[in-house]
Parts: sequence; C-alpha cells; structure tokens
Amino acid sequence: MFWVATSCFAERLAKQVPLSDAEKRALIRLEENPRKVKRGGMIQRVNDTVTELFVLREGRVMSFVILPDGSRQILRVYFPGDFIGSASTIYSKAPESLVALSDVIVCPFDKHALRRLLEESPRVAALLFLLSNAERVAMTDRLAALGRTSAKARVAAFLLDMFDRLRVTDDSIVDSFDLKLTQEEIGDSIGLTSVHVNRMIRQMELEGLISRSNGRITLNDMARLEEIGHYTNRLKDMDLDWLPVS
Amino acid sequence: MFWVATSCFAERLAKQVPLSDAEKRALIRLEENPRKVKRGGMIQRVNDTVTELFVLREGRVMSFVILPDGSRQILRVYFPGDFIGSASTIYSKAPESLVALSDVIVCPFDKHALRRLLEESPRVAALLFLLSNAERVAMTDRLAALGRTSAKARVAAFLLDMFDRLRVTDDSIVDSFDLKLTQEEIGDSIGLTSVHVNRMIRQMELEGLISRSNGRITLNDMARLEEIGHYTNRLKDMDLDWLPVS
DNA sequence: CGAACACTTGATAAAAGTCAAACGACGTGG
DNA sequence: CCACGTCGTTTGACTTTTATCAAGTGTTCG
Repeated sequence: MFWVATSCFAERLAKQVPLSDAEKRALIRLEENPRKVKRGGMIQRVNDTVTELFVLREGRVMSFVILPDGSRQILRVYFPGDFIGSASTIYSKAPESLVALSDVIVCPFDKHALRRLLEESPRVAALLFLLSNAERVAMTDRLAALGRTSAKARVAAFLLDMFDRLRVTDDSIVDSFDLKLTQEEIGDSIGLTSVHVNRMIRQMELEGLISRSNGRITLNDMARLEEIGHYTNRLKDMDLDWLPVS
Repeated sequence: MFWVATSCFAERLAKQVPLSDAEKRALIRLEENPRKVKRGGMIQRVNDTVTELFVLREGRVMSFVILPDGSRQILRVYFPGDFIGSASTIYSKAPESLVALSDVIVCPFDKHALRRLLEESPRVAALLFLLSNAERVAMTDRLAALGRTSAKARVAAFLLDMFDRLRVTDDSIVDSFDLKLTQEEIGDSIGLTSVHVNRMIRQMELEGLISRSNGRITLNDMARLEEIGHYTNRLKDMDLDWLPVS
C-alpha cells in the first residue's frame, strides 16, 4: 500500500514560515517511527536516562513534576504538532515526566537525529531555536500568572490559552472546545487545588462567562475573560520575516 | 592602544563545550558594541518595537512584566555571560521589560547579526538552542516553586539558585554572595510580598540557616536549604557530548 | 449493579497579604 | 558638616485568599 509521508510538525511550522521541500523531508524523517500510547501511559519518567525527543502527532500529553510532599505541578499541556521533551538535549536524565492525557501518537527520535537535522538544515535549526523562545515566553506568562494573579484570573487565562492553542491546528473551533482535563489537572497546572478550581469555574459559569456541557467548555464572553485573566494571545503577531531565506 | 577582543558569552559557552577559533570569533562579533547602562536604567521597555538582543557582559539585569493592577513579576535575573532578550527573535514587540539592577555593560546586536551567526555556524546555533532549553528547564523549576511550594521553600530555592548561578562565573564564591536585590525584588521574583519575604528571611536567619551583613548573604546550611526549597542544581550534570564536533 | 472517579458544596484552618508605624542607612543640598 | 528626605528593612495587628477536610451527588464502565 502506498502511503504519503507527512509531518505534523512541518505543517505546524509551515503556518509560520514557508519551508523548502528539503526542509520538509528532513522534518518528515523525525516522524518516521510513530508510536501509540494509551491514555494515562507514561512516555517519559522523571530521572530516567533519556536520549529521545518527540513530536506529538495526535492526542494530548502533559509534562509534570512531583514534589517530595507528593504534590504535582503540571508544566505544560501539549497538542498535536508540538515538539516535546527538548530538555533531553541538555540533560541525560529527564527533569520532567511525560504522560498521555488521551490516547496519543508520538513520534520519538534520537537526539543524534536532531543533531543531523541541525547540521544539514541551519534554517530549521533557527526555527527550532525560535520555537523554543516562543515556549519560553509562554512559560513567563504562566509564571506571572502564578506569581501575581488571583485564582479566578489564572483559570480564565488557562482556558483562553487552551482555546487559542487548540485553534492553531483545528479551524473548526469557534467558541467552544473539549478540555479533556479534570479539575484536579487544571489545578495542578495553575497552582490551585481542585476544590478551588471548581469554585472558580462554578462562579464563572454563574456569571455567564463560560458554560459547560459534558466536558465541553464554551467561552461566552472572551473580552471579559481576557480582562479577568490579564491574557494576551502570543500566537498572534509572531514575526519570523527576518529568518534566513531557503 | 591594542586591545584583545573577548567574548563573555564565548567564555561561558566554552565552559560547557570546546569552541573552535572560528566560533569564538563569531561570538566576539556579537559583543562589538558594548554599552554602559546606569543602575535602574531601562534597557528594553515592554511593547516597544525591538530588533535587538543582548549579551550581558557586566553587572546584573532583570526582566519583568507589570500587570494591570500595578503588581510586578520579575521573570529572570541575569548575570554576566547571559544571553538576554531572545524573545525579540519571534516577537517584534517586546513581551517583557529589561532593567539594569546595577551599573551594567550590555552588548546589543541586531537579530540580523544573529541570523548570520546561525547561518555561518550551525554548531553555535545548536548551542543556542540548547542554552534556551536550559533556560526553559530553569523556568519550569520556578513554575513548580510558585505553583506548589511554601513561601519559605521559595526563598530558600531562590537563594540557592542565585548562589549556584553566580558561582558559574565567579570562582571566588564559597558560601556567601552579594544579593544586590531588595526584599521587594525578591518577592516580585518568587510571587510574595516584601513583608512576607522579610519574615521568611528573618526566620531562616534565626534558625541559623543563613546569615547576613550589609547585603551579603551567607548560606550556613546548604543541605538543609536544598531540602527546604526542594532545590536541584541544574547547572551540574548538563550533557552536551552529543553535539556536532567542530 | 456497584465501584471508582470526578464534581460539588459547606465548614474550618492555614498561609500569605494588607496596612501601619518605626527604625536605620545613605546621600544630598543648604 | 549636619539636617533632612528617601529608601529599604523590620515588626505588629488584622484581613483576605486559598487550602484542607469531609460528605454527598452524579456518571461511567466493567
């Protein structure tokens, strides 16, 4: 059977900046070994020796750490097209765990394959560098949220962030989406208890800011949610024009 | 007068991985235009159009954001040899402000200079990519601290982090260092008020964990501080052996 | 059908914030 | 050279926010 090779990651990058065929081929090679992981399955365990990175092709993955007292901090929720586990480029022991939030397809590749990619395609190297800077900015937004905003603001910002990120790869999303996270997981993402997350969500529902039906969230008043959450969508107005031309 | 060109940044990188002369020369070019900024001076203002990045050669710089209610979140404190403002590689408007915490020397360079560097020296590009992943991991540590640890733990982790990072470039440091931050600035870094930071510091001083004399902090019991702060030094055990050889 | 799991709500406790006042160091201008 | 103002630190009293504990309500899935 004939099968057209695709790269989830290349598609994602191509939304930001045009890619040459050679670059696309290089990116496709990163996704040569798709692997299915069941919901709840561990993709990477903290402190394990790792030499692999991943492209997430389908489903959702979270990265997190567990502190000595047993509490969990979710560091990031990943969506299709995301580049995961780049910490293994500098650390031979994983600083964080990766678990599938749904049934997923991940494409692992060795960091030596990444090395080859960086050598062969400087422009892709630059893109990866930029992408990791974008991740850094997303992280600083969350840092500011955890350090300086109220529980309600964090929930609002969290919902908007999920929404905007999902919309990058799913054009069908208008004002509602499946969260596919428990309230406990939301809490572990934004530094709250599940109980308090619930109170905030209920309150926002009563105020008509959002509505819910079996796990699906509808954002009824985005302007106000953005105000409450001090949210700015970083996915708009990225500027990659200065990149080397291919 | 003859002057030997140096690169603070190259020196820093060379501690991780050997650099070729060509690579060193390329890095030196980034620092061709040193600029002095007085303590308190603004290097970059949030939302301003930016096309420059910086290498910090001397002194200390902080990046931060101000939220609509006026509260400030300090995102990162930078030390000599650090690479600053990389967000401008993707955003034409600065997502964060940069202010000198002491009299500093920064070396601005245009992102087009960075582009040339990436094109000419794939190995340096790879190094930058790795470095930004290291920053990302540092950020996740702080995220976990803000989200899931107590005020005391955050202060302990903050002090240890400063200590370990300063020691990278200053071999003379044994167990004490100049913080050069007000308690308000510490609070704005770790999501606490200055009042509460003070209480935690006073408490740790009474317990003999740390001592102070005119702005200089001495860490008396690092093992216990690490335990309290759930701290791991990420600067040890980085592994860059897999990088392309030059 | 029932066990497990997520959600919801109430009562109470703990952690950190706010407000206010006082102290000390430091630098500047009269 | 000293007086004064500014800034950072320290401490106390009180408030607010969020966590904790506990119990009850669906819902789903074997």
